Amino acid sequence: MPEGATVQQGDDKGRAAPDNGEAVPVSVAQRLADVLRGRLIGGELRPGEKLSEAALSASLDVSRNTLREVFRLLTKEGLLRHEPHRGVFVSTPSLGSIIDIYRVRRMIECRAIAEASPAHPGVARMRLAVEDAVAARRRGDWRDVGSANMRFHASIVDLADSDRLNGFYSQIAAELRLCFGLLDDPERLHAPYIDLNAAILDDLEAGRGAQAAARLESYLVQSERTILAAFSRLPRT
Amino acid sequence: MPEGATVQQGDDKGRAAPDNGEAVPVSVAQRLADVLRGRLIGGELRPGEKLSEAALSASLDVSRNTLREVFRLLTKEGLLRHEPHRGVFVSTPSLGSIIDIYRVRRMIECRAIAEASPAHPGVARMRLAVEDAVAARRRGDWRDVGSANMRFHASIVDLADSDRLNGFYSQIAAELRLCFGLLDDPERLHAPYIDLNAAILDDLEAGRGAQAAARLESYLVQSERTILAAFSRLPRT
DNA sequence: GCATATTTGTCCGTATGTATA
DNA sequence: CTATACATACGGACAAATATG
Repeated sequence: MPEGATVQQGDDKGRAAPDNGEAVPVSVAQRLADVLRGRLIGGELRPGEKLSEAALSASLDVSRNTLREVFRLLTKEGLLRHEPHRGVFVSTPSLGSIIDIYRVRRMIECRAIAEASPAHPGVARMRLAVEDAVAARRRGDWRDVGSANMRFHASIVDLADSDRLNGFYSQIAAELRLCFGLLDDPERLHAPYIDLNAAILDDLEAGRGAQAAARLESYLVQSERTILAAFSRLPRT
Repeated sequence: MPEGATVQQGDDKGRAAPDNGEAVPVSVAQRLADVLRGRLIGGELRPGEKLSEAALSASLDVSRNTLREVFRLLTKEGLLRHEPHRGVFVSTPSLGSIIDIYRVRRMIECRAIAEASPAHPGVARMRLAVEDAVAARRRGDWRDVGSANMRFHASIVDLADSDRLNGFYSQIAAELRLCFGLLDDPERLHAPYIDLNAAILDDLEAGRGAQAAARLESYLVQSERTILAAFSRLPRT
């Protein structure tokens, strides 16, 4: 969630209805942005694909104006690319963007974990993510393994207690998932790292922040290498 | 490696563009966003102020639809705050946001300078910024001192060679200038840091990256304290 | 190289729901 | 509680730029 705690009540006309506990998306544009973001990181929309205003606005049953607002949001997040007078396209990740993303990850995650307190609530979320990953691996659900892995690293960033950093990282993570979408069998790629994640977490919980950071740095270097290798094996675009 | 976060270029069709040295603003929305951003960080629009769609679209001579697109962009950058069905307002910086911003600055800038090579072209830009600041101080132009100081730190981030990090930092910097706008005589606040900047640069050029990072960290802690003190002295909002 | 069709960029008018006086 | 003002979202319209034959 890039935005902070924007809790909004539903747009139900029956205002007497108390909190139903479910947050209704505030605006059509916001809701649509979530939908499209899901399709993008889910690989449903392929990189380079053109998104026609007319076609999409018709299929999503919204006006062109509203859709254009959604495009602006996702373009700012790096998921779409806007070419003036030509249209919007799904961003095409490059080797350079992967390198850039991992550079940012090393910088942010390593420093966050190095300075974190073992008592930080984010550590509990890391533990949960590791357990989820292990369980998913046991039943062979590689998609859930990947999802838990993403949660693990988002929790690392959360250790820094910075809303802005969290928002920036979620954006980076979305771009990274766009890269994964280009690879075949991408989830299996970070399955081997579950145990390394557990070791990192053990270090952190034991107060060995420096060692956790060192392990994480090596994790990221190794992971980047794997992704780059898989990426460069792709057919030419 | 010049990898891109959507840099528009390459349309060398020799169009009849008035060469003002800069790329022609591609869209009205883009141009308007730049204008409004300038007014925001220049203090022309005060925090908390409401920006009426109707009034602004009339005064800027654009339609409400176009203006709404601009609002979305600036809201994503943290300069505007959007309250559903109430309108958009200039963001009101809080003590928490200042703390958050400086936390991010320490994390990013310190790591960037610690790992930088003295031969990086960004170092030359840092040198230029220091010289500009010194010259501005000599003639008592505190606004230019502040501007040069911002360039100095943006150049530090540039040492990391990450487009995404640069974009994120420029956003953070814009928010910080919004905070400065609340203070009286804000430029004078970071005038004392010119010499410290020079010392940081000397360390970096001499290959003492670790010491440069340590100095920078102390700079940022000190600067944050000054800003927070000035901020807490402000009249109630 | 030129004419045409398609798509984007921008604007206007309007209906509806929400917040506030 | 009613009334007013305003944000939200829609659909239509035209100009400009691009792509196509």
